[in-house]
Amino acid sequence: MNNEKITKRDEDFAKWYTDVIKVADLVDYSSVKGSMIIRPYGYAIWENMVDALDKEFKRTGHTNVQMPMFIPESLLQVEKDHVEGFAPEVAWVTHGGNTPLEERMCVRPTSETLFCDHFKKIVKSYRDLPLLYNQWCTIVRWEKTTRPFLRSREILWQEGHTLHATEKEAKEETLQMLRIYENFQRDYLAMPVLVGKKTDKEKFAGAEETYTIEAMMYDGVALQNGTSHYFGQGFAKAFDIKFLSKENKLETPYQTSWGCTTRMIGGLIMTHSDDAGLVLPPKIAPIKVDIIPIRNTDEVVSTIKEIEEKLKENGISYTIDDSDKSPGYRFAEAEVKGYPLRMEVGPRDLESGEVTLVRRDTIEKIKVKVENVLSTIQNLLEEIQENLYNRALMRRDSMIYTINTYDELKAMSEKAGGFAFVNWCGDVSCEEKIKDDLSLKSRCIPFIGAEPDGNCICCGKTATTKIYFGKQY
RNA sequence: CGAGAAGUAGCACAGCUUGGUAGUGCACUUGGCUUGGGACCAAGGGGUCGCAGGUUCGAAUCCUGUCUUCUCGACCA
Repeated sequence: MNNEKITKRDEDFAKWYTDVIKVADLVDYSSVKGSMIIRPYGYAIWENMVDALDKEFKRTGHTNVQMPMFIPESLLQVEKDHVEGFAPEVAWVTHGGNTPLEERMCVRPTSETLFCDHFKKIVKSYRDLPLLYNQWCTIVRWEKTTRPFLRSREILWQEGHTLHATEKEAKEETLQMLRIYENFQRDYLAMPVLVGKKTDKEKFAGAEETYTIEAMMYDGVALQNGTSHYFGQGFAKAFDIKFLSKENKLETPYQTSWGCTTRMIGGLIMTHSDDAGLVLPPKIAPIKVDIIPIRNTDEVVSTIKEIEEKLKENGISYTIDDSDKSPGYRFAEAEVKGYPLRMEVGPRDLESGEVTLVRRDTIEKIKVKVENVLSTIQNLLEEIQENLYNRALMRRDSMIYTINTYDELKAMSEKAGGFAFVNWCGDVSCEEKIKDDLSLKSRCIPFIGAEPDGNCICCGKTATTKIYFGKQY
């Protein structure tokens, strides 16, 4: 099925993407560059993401807090690498009303410095650790090029910040949170991701180690869809955070931070959606079933009422489109919105006691007896979820290339895109050369299967690891 | 931030070259009629032509600046 309002995905991917989010009413542009309005339907998707993740954060012992939005310049400057990394893209507040401020303040681009400043005051004893905080908030980064969800100046996200007594515990926390992201994206968003470690060049400003989950979009461009950082004692030392151990010794704690953003919505769209509009995995879709009455006969109305009750009892979200639009119009609208299932209830099917269910992922029509509607819906929702993941996994895997020569890498960079899996010597100069020559950035060193089996793709010296390269959003 | 393109009703666009009453289609409202893949008829509502200056008796139209969006680079989640 096609939609006349949406540019074909294979014709112009970028235009298709913005068409889909606009036609599906996910966002509207505001008058400020890179600052988008997330409309109710788009926000409902985000709320489902928040619900699922927040439960996981709480299950693993984290509590939510809310930090201030402003960071005094002197505070941002405490950790050297951190300020160097973020200073070029922060927004500054210089006036209060008409009065110039004595010290300018930036709008938080991330809140490590605020958390550290606070931790310094509240942490005194090993009994205060671990300190497991998270906050849901918006941050500001003054990006030059912006795109809805993928790169905005105001970013809606979650940032976890934790302090631990030992290195081991902090490292476990870093990986635990990365796993939570990975599982969430696989199980809820039906998105396969590569999991691994960032190179020194690509790691977070001020981090000792950065871990990432990397998704592959339909067009072969990678999307970093969540990160988890191990800070060691760098920030804690810079901010002078100390605690007394059991042995009554003054020690410096170990720290982590981790975050993911509304960018995941962009990833969701570019992974599953098609020429007819949005496609949402059932587990994240705000509305699972769109019920469309074909003519409002008594029988149609009463059948819908009956089905409604069952859906309500079983907590399956639904909507009824009984607008005066023609059926064809409403079918197309259901596809634009990406409702996983559409149910057509009309006199013709009811003659044989049936209704028609239509899967959004395959547009397959399924006739089902009214008494079996609930169980069929439940089964189909699971099937759709699984099918979307498998489809995405197959496409992603078809875009992973094991590459052994620089010429091949060059050829790859010039066409389709995808992940290039190559041997690397570990030297930043090779990483930079590949970026400068081929516009490919290192994505991650996977946890599994990174043992080198050849020489560095770039310099030809002995490789120390295998690594993924790719174009990125 | 560099190069390019574009901004006229919610959306898609015409009008601009050659300055002189703000247009079309879809969407929206009301009524009617219809309903299994984007129906039809009728009557309505909606625009300081992105914004700010300038030229002119008069600017959507010409000039300058600026903002926003899109594309391609550089920078970054």
